[in-house]
Amino acid sequence: MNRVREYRKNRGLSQFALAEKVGVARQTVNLIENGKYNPSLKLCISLAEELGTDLNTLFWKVDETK
Amino acid sequence: MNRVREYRKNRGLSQFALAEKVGVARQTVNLIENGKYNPSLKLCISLAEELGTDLNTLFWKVDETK
DNA sequence: TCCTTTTGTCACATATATATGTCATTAACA
DNA sequence: TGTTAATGACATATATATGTGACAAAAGGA
Repeated sequence: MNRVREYRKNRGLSQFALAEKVGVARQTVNLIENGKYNPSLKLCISLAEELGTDLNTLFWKVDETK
Repeated sequence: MNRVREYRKNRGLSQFALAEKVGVARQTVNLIENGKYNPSLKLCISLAEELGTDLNTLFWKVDETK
């Protein structure tokens, strides 16, 4: 689905802390991590920057078997 | 801003043709190419797949000086 | 010239991303 | 035990992405 949770945990951030850093509500991060919806490009870019990675790593053809 | 127009033209597609392929309205492609809004992740992925490229290439830190 | 395609733009409608407030559950820790 | 932090989930409201229909301007080909 995506690797937001994985990268967030690697940075020791809670959903709330990450949400604050990228300027959205905690529920928004929760729903994205659980694949319940489809974030905007701007938010994807903010998440990638805040997590020290890039769009492809977080969202491009994530290998679900890992 | 992004490189959708560049990749679309390289493939010889009109905005309408690309819009049909990814299942959105022509106006949506037009607005994205002109940076007038902020597409959803799913649409970004569809565009990247249809244009034979990936998220980072189309949308990540595009060098405007080119 | 004329005809067609492409592009930019407008107004209006609809779907959905996101916010806000709240509650329940679990884990960690005093 | 009790308390706090973290997470998942719900209802409702708002902002905005996207659709639809239309028009004008520019470019290319007959």
